[in-house]
This record gives sequence, structure tokens and C-alpha cells, in this order.
Amino acid sequence: MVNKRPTNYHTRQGQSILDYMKSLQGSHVTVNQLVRHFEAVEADIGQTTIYRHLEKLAAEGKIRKYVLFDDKSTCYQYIDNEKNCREHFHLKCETCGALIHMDCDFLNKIERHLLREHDFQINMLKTVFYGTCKKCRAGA
Amino acid sequence: MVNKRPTNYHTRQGQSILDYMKSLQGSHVTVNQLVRHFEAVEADIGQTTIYRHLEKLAAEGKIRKYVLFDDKSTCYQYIDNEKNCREHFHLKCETCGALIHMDCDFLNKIERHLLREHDFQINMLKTVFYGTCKKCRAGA
DNA sequence: TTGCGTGCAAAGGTTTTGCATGGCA
DNA sequence: TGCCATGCAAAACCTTTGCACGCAA
Repeated sequence: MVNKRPTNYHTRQGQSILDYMKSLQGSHVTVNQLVRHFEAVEADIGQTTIYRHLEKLAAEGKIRKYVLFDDKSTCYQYIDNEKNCREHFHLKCETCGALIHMDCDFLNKIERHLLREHDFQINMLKTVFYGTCKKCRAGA
Repeated sequence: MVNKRPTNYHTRQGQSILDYMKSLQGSHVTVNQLVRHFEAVEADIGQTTIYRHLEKLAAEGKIRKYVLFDDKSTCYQYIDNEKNCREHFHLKCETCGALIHMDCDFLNKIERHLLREHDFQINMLKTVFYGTCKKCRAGA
């Protein structure tokens, strides 16, 4: 591998951002929330830097980037490989915003089915099922 | 129903926008494309008006609103109820942008499965499977 | 020392809002 | 005639870019 980008300095900012994303344990944040978080902790990381790190982490597959349909701003979420997030589906509750990691044999057949029967290679990291979760269905 | 919104005047602009969305037969457009289209046809509809109609149509469930993940701008697409778009899944090719309406017994079981086994009411109109379509997989 | 990383400020782009006017019912 | 719809301009946001300086290697 000669093409390997030489861009991998270890910096306080980069480390802080990755650490914080990991610490969220699956829940998502917006750029704004990150800016405010680091302000609150007095880490003072410029928003430009945050954008650049998020973009890089997303490109590396370490975090997921997506948009809630009714919302405006982009959300980012750490991908915990130990939880095999590349191999299961994600359900997003439109009411409370909860993200559910769905490990389920039935759903896991979807990927293979789409590929074999429909010649469609699904992107598990980007695909999200939207709907209403158990708790919010009960509350309604 | 007393709460019915009295806001339903029939206007040239509203009719043109709905007609055009229907005429696209499933493919999506951005606000920009709509603005340019109506300029080209010399219908001259202000972009503010376009935004407001799209928002209303989306709220009424007549059009779908979504964001292509790697893109910036929001896309809108007419929902053809005659095609039972509420009852099947949609696959979006991340490479060529094609939207595939997937009528398939296996996939259609997903809705019931999620509801019965996971107590999750999926929103078929908003959920989109992202991935790579047959054609683009062959081309790559 | 070298060159990427950082962050301010400014630019760029999209979407929303205020308000006076126009047009449907 | 009464009100909602329209559309211009401006505001509000979100994200990217330019550039000088700081800092990791």
C-alpha cells in the first residue's frame, strides 16, 4: 500500500472527538451538539475541525452519517464494530429518536435475499428503518 | 371533523406543482430543479411557494421527502398510491440514483415481522433501502 | 524542520420568515 | 369582501473554503 494517506497525526482534538463519539454508545449527535459539548467541557474545538474529523471518520467507516427525514441537520453516530453494526439493521423511532440495533435472524436474511433474488447489494450502514418503537406506540 | 384545515385554495401554482410531481412518474427532484423547470416553462413560481407546497404535500403524504446521503440537497418524489407505494419497499441505488419499487413476498413479510416480533411499526413511506443496483454492480 | 492540523473569518448554498400584495371562494 | 396564497427580500442556518499559524512527527 503506497497510496496510504500520510494524514494521520495524533492530535488532542481528533482524539477527543473519537473518544466522545465512542462514549455515546450508539446514540447520535449533531455537529451543533458536539460544538456545545466541547465548549461545556472547555476543550474548545473549532467547528471546522469537528466537521473535518467527522467527515474523515465517516469515510473510514468508524462513524455513521445520516439525516433524520423530518429534521434538518445531519446526525453522526459511532459504529461499534464489536456490536457488528455492519451485520444487522437499525430501526429509528421517528417519535422519540431512539436507535435500535436489531439482531434478528429473519432480518438478517434480507441482505442475502436482496442480493440473490434482486441483484441488489444493500448498504447496511446507511439503511435505516423508520417507524414507531414499542414505547412510543404504547404511549400513543 | 372540525379541525380540518381550511387552507386548501385551488391555485395555479399549487396545481402546477402537483401535476408536475405526478408527471415525473416516480423519479425525484430537488427544489432547484423545480424552480428551473417552472422558469423554463415560464410558469414562474417563486421558490418560497415551491417550498411551502412541497412541505404541505409531504405532510399530506402525497409526496415523499428524503435526502440522498452523499448529497446535500433534499429530494422530493410523488407517491403513486395506485402503485401501492405504501405497501412495498423502495430501494435506492446510491450510484445511479434509481428508485426501485420492490414488490416481493419476502420483503413484504418484514412489516408484519417487525410489528409482531419487535413491536415496531415501520413507516413504509419513509424507509428506503440504500445500496447498489444490478446495473451499477455490473458496471463496477 | 516539514507539512499536516487547527480555527478564524468569509463564502456558498439551502431553507425559513416578514410583510405587502394578489387572487380564490 | 375576507382570507389565504404568493413572492420578494432578508434573515437564519448549515457546511465548506482560504489562509495564516500551531503543533506532531
